[in-house]
Amino acid sequence: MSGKVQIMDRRQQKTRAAIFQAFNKLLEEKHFNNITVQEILDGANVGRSTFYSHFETKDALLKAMCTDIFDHIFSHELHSETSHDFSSSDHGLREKITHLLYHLKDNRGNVLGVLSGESGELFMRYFKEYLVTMFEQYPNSIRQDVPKGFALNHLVGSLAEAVRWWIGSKMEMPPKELADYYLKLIGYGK
Amino acid sequence: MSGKVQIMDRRQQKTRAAIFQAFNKLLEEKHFNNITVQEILDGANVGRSTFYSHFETKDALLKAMCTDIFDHIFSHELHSETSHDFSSSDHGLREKITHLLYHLKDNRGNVLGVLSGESGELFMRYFKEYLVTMFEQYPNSIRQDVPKGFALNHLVGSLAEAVRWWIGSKMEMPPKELADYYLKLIGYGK
DNA sequence: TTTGATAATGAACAAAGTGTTTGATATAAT
DNA sequence: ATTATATCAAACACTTTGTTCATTATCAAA
Repeated sequence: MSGKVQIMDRRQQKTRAAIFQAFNKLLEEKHFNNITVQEILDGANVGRSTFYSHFETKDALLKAMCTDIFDHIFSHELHSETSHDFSSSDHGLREKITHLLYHLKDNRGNVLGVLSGESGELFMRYFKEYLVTMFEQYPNSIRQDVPKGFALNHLVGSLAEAVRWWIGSKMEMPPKELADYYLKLIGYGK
Repeated sequence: MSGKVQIMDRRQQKTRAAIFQAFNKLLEEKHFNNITVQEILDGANVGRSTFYSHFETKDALLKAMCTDIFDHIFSHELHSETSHDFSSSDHGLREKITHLLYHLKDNRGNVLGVLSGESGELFMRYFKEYLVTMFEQYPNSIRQDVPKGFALNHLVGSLAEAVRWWIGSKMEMPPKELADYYLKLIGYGK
């Protein structure tokens, strides 16, 4: 899932970070389509040719940023050997989701504007890709009384929507509570 | 919800239809962002100035087309006085959703490429707006054991995702079956 | 610290796309 | 038949994109 992390020249790291930061800020204000490369250049204080030596297009920038963010957030979730709690009915899913939400909240600076902004749909696509890999760890969480693909689509889609709603309401609700509500709605009542 | 339907000059109707048709076709092939006005012009065989006398921007065109499609599809659903069946536990929701799915299938020529294409996210936004108004007719379908806004978001979001999944699989599953599965997943087991 | 490598800069550039304007032509409504 | 208006084609200024190149600044490694 995650991209190869080449050792980067300090200069490259700086410009990359500056571009991400500027882009992220712009995404909070306006829609992806209405953001020009020039605005990113100005915001990041970076030359035009520099930008294009880092990213082929604006779309590529978006993808790279999403990959960075979600790689970071999910790396903890996916590789953590958190005790799969087989004692409870959810087999540890509740714990996993709660962790994910906490981690999202901790990184809200990176995702808040991005997922709540007008371009939210674009990020949802990437977000859901990662959620699929997460749920694949929990085959038991997928109900057997409906077609498999449909069930997985429902889990992932509704969790993504729940998170989007949560972010839209400034993450007011505690992660634990949100996880409880979500699991209740998908039939994992406590 | 629906836009005012001015009496239109026959010529206007034709060009409008031609533009929609060409745009729709293009959306099946490529992403909204990568479609140029010129391509729409060529596809619709319409002059540039004519296009801009109809739509201010490409975004406006998208919005207009979505409004047209969903207005048409939902007009049956929203205004129909179909017997609210209070005998069953879902208070007629099952019936309503099934109807909606049948109607979507009947109009698959208009929605298939559009909702399944790369730009699907864009349409989901409009789709969900309509779904909200539909669910508002069924206050009882919203669970009381979670926050109201969250519950509504879940219903609408997961139904939209279910429909998208359905369309993505060429609407193979019969509407009735899909409605059953969906209701099962949101806790309205038969 | 020097040295060689490479990243960033800024300016200029062609190419593509946008949205507007114009006057002439074609088609609709009455 | 007459009036109104929608369409057309062409030209237009403008914005944005993505590339090129010579110069400068910064880095990593010896």
